Amino acid sequence: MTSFPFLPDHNHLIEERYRKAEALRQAGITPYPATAEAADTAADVLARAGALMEFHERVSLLGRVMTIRSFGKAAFFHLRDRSGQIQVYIKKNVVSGEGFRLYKEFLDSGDLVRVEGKVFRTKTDEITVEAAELQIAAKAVRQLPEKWHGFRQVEARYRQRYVDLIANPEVADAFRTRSRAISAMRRFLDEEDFMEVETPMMQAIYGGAAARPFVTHHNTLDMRLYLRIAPELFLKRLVVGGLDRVYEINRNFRNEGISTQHNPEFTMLELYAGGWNADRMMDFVEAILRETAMGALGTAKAVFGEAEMDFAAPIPRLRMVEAVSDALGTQVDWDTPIERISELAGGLPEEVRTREEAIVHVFESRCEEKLQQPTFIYEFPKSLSPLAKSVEGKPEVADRFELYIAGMEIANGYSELNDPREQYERFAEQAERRKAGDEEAPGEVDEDYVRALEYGMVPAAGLGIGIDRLAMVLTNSPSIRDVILFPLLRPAKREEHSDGPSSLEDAGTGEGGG
RNA sequence: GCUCGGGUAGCUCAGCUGGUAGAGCAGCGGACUUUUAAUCCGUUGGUCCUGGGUUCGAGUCCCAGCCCGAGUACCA
Repeated sequence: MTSFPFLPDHNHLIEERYRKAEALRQAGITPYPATAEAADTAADVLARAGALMEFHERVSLLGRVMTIRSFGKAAFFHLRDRSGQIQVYIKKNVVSGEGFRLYKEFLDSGDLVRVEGKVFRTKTDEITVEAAELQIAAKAVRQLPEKWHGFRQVEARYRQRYVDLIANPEVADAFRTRSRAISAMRRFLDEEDFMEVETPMMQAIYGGAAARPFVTHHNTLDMRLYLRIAPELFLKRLVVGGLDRVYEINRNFRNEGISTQHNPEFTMLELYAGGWNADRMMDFVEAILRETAMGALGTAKAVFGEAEMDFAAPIPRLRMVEAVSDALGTQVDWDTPIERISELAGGLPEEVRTREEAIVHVFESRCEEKLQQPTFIYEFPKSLSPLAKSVEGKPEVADRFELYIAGMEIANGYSELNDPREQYERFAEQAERRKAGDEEAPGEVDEDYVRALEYGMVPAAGLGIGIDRLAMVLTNSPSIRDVILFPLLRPAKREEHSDGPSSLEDAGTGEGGG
């Protein structure tokens, strides 16, 4: 047997519990039995308590021992399972066989146990299971964090999310809400005749957004690959192929900064609908948000900070130039000279060179954070929307919108450019910009995507919804890390790899081991 | 990247102008058959993030670094 301190943070408390696990084995009880199935859950027992008591029915539960309140020949503890928690009462002359000895000599809070017994109500009116059977399901050798302050240190909570989930019930609640939101979205999309698809995350040519990619390498093909920054160009190939109502809910990767609103890998819903335009898509956004909020929260109203967001109401729609005009106190439009905008804004940063950029700059610096209630901003400069169609009669304006909630960009959609020659020209412009030093512009024209458009793509509208940010709003979370189970962190300890990165390249080629 | 804040026992935290490192909970031993922060008695436990420096003496002051957070920058 491996001798005791075999992990760097082992201490005497853990040693003590390993001793207990060993003592259990000596007593003929395996601390890690093969199965420990239970028929009920805590929430279910609480819900059915009346009938269970009336008919003296036995229930069985599997869960974690939380806080133990111990008396000489009896004890109470709370048992936590995936559904919630319920109190268990263990009494020497009631529990059978080895049950009491198991509790008395070996049981610690944090252990996983199986309990079977009848339901009763205590003096203090709490529905409680009186254990007739108590079995160890799995011994925990690390103790739980402190019982009423919980587990607060932010770094530890992210690095050891499993402890966070045990110690801070509201954390699990947030992730349940997120999960329900995504389920509701899928349900609604399926009802609306959308088909869920999966497209490549490893791409030889990346595109569909302006972002720096992660780079990786395939050994046998000796090929550079990018982790996708967006699925857009593949999804629209499917639209060309006749699958003109498709969606994908999955990860994108952008090699950029980290903040309360940015994680390098993040989840997007992206969808395309043949026959629609951006206007029609905004209607759809209202519907899907309502359904998602209802599914996640059971109501269309979400509390976020001080504000209440109403997802049932129609969402106001404002042209970007209107928002900017309001902010500047003077009417401006896409043909307003940059000098004039600069004058009204009291100066512009050096990197802002065109009047379109100037308007977007004013929007981002003065308007965005004020858009607390859900608001659509529409009509974007064409120059910053290389995959979008122009508004009819306004060749310089893209038929595009973004949805803002709580000052965050939550969704982005547009009428899809389906003119192959114009698309080719837009790609070529981007490649030029890359040569001129724009690291976020794709360096290569995706010729196959243009070829696809040459076969003809029905007029279509596309939509991307940032699932993580939407989850923030639905769970009242101020940071994106509160809705991502394992946000990206630097490794806790810097490991020295003397033999270089190639030593890891073949990792994972073995047979999958479960 | 920059600015500010944080890192002390398993957990939550205190530690003043530098003077032997503390509490509560958890753990361990004991009492206790309806408690829920159970209670009562006793008790173990520390690379004070790391490395330098100043000092008779550093958790505390100085320098460098690591990790986390907030803000800012970046992010069609």
